[in-house]
Amino acid sequence: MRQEANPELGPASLSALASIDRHGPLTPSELAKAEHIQRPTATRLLAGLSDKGLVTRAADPTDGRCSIVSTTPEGKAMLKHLRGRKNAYLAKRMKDLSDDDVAALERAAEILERVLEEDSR
Amino acid sequence: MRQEANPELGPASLSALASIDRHGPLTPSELAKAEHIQRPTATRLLAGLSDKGLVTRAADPTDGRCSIVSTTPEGKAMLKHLRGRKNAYLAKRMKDLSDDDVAALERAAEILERVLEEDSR
DNA sequence: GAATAGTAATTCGCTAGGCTAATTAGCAGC
DNA sequence: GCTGCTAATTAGCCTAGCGAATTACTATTC
Repeated sequence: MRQEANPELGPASLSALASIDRHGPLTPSELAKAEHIQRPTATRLLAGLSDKGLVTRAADPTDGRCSIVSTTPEGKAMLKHLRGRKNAYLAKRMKDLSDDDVAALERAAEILERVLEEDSR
Repeated sequence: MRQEANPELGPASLSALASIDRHGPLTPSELAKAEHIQRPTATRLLAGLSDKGLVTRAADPTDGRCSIVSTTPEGKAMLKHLRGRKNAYLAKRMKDLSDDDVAALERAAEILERVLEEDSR
């Protein structure tokens, strides 16, 4: 699926953008935790996304050290567009699979999500 | 699982080494095809593996352009060692899962293997 | 209230691993 | 024996990960 990614945005940046959009406005540290990357890496990804106008930073009123990052309308539009492409790709790949196989993959996805969630605690 | 990889060998190099071992002696081009990477990338990975003494190159007697790459005993030993670590890791992650869940994951793995195999044709 | 310790973010330099384009060497067909 | 094809490599660029060090701010402690 990674090979289906947008040429202008690497998979890590994309995943970061999706995290910011999904988990609401968050600080760089929170993003690093959510994406299981180090803070410097989060900083660099955010710089790239910010350059492209996909996210904005706001000052945290209670802690001058943090900034708070959110997706811009452009960022949301980008995600929407890419989700469309991803779904088209998946549909193409899945169309030869039986309903039964699709169900098995869905169940596996749930199990893995649970395992990975436990991993980060 | 990637985070469990050997510190001295990145995931791509590891996967290449495993491919060479599994699919028998092969040329750089064949490795590139098997790993779904470009030939220059294969060249670089092979250079690293060769530096570490994990693979050897032999001349192809019928075609002077190709070299033929195989794993050395050191390479095989490395793979054996890492497979042990991988199994230990999986065992640790899986021990909280029901037999049913494990079976579901195994089935999903088979389905995905099939889909990915079709992808490369 | 000032020194100290801790935390958030960033910058710097390194590494791995992917790509394309260009080059070199060997093979095959006419 | 040219011409074109293919294998491999080299060079240069990019993303994306890391740790170490720096800076700015907060919190604590005396």
